[in-house]
Amino acid sequence: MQLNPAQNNAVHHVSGPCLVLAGAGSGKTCVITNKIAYLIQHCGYKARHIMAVTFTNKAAKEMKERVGKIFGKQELRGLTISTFHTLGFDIIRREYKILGLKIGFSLFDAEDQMSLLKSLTENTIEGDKGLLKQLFCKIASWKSDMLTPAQAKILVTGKQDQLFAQCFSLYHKQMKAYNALDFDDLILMPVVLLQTNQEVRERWQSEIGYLLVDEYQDTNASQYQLIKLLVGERAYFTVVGDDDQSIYSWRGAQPKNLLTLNQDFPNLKVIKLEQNYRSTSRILRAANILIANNPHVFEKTLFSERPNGDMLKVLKTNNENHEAERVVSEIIRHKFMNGTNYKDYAILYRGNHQSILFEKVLMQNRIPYKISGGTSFFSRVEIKDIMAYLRLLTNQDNDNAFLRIVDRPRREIGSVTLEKLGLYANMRGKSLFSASLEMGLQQHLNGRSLGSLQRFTRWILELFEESERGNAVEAIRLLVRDYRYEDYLYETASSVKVAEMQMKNVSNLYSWIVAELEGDNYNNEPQTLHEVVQRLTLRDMMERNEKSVDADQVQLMTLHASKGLEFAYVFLIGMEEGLLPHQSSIDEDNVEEERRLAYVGITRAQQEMTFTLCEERRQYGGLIKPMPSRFLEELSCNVEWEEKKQPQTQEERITKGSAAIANLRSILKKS
DNA sequence: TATAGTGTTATTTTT
DNA sequence: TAACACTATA
Repeated sequence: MQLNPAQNNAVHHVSGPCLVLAGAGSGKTCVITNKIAYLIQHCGYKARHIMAVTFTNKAAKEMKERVGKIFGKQELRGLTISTFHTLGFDIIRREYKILGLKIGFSLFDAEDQMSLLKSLTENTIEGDKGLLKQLFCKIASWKSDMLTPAQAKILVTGKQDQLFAQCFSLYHKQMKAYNALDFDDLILMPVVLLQTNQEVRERWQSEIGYLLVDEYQDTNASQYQLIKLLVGERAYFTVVGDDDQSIYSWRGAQPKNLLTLNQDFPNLKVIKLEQNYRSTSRILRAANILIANNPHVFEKTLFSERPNGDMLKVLKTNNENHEAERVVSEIIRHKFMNGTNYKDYAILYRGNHQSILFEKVLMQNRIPYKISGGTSFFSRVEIKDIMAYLRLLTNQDNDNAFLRIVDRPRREIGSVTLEKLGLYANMRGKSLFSASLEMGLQQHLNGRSLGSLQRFTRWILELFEESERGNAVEAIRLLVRDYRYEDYLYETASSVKVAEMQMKNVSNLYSWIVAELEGDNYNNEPQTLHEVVQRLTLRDMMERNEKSVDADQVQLMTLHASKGLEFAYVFLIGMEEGLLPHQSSIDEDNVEEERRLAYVGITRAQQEMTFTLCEERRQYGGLIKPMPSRFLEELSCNVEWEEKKQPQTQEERITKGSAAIANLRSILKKS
């Protein structure tokens, strides 16, 4: 592959810190993979001394594939390409003794955190969902700013924040008692460790000869610290990012880290990639003129040598039904005229709920489509249940997992029993599991409840011992055999079909776990049950065999989900004030991020770009007349408005038709 | 312990 | 409005 001069510079600058400002479609992944190749082939780096960090497993996987195409397996041995969180997890796993952790620690996902917080704040917040969410965010932000509960308490002003700091402290203590870590801890603990322990720091710094970071604009404060600590004084690293595509500030990303880098490393080499290989010149010009309305730290102007291309189109429709029908009939027409494939078309939107109507219309027209997002494999109830069993199996102190599954399937362990158990455990500072086995409990519970409770805990204990003896596979087999989850699914599911699906998910998960435990999965080493369960929470294995079937389907997804992808023909729907920019962003005076969101959407398009908006829209029960999005205005002369009203939607015709028939009938009856 | 009735709330989401 | 979570009730 031929690199342009800027890309070449980015690849060849290896003697110090390097920031690559990679505009949309400028070939940044190409630069990273080529740089890894260059480091190995021309700079004498061993693969195991190179580390590349991304944000998602998907991105890591893609990078591995692309590097794999350049090299053979042998040369790549030891090369690390992982996510921030997996990297942190690996550091913790190797240093757990110094960190004072027990090896079987549990990883808590957002849902676990939430239910823990809920139980900790039963008396103070009393299940107020809004407040609970605020608390959750507050703790996350304290953690990403690397504050301990004690520090937070001192810094905090205002009554509510004081309460929150109190909860933070409780949360912290409880997590320790559970021997559990949350996702933020996976970054935070390595940072603190590397800061305070010189020996460990030097060991890791010498181990990592060169560090590459993708999507750098999405890093938060603690992730940046981790980078800094890992590269050390020598600062041999390359970060790649684009401040115009920073769309995750609501998740703690700090695009100002681009600027900080400039200050922290005075010899930072900044290289801009400004040639776009994706879109037509027209689309690019439109994107440039839109994003020019945002302030910039580093100015950059993308250009394309591709032909000018069509104007960007705006379709104004009557209402949201027309919007969907217009777009779908446009796709049908366009496909027919140009002999394209369905997968060349993407429908992008701000919020997930916008997809529903499009889904309906696509279905009516028998057009294959794919919606990205929605409930992922791991947020399905049946998978969460199984995971809870496994987590309890690897760490009995995990009360969260315990509570989720003690009575699922039914074991006649009701809320009263659990409440008494909770009280007992709380007084003695024990976990629910270990408390349930204590003799003293007899005074608080009647024989029957105690019996069913202990039957459960003893069973788990047996399985635990089995897996500790090295027979994890056998333990899992017994688990499946004895707890009759299948029956439970069939009893509780709304239909047989649903239950069948759920059971299929469960058995998929099982075969995966067994394969990982035995180590015959993609010639990986056998893993302990601890490792398998921890990695599953990080979702770091499932994706490996998830074949992305390249089916010919129209692609529907949110703007956020579209980042990094490209499509020949893009529809960006709902270009209205209140939707894009979203109302809450207008209220919070953060239209800039919405503009970047629109920018991301436009720069996905290779050939043609179409916007739609409605005259009227149903919202929260009422009918509103939205204003066109300010972004359409900003695109100015690059867009062409086409106002063509459709008489009626299919549905309106039908309902009106049947109303007329009913009317006729009633008239006939009377006469 | 199911079920109907009531209330609440409408962004983006990965690890 | 519609979808969801939660609660009172038989």
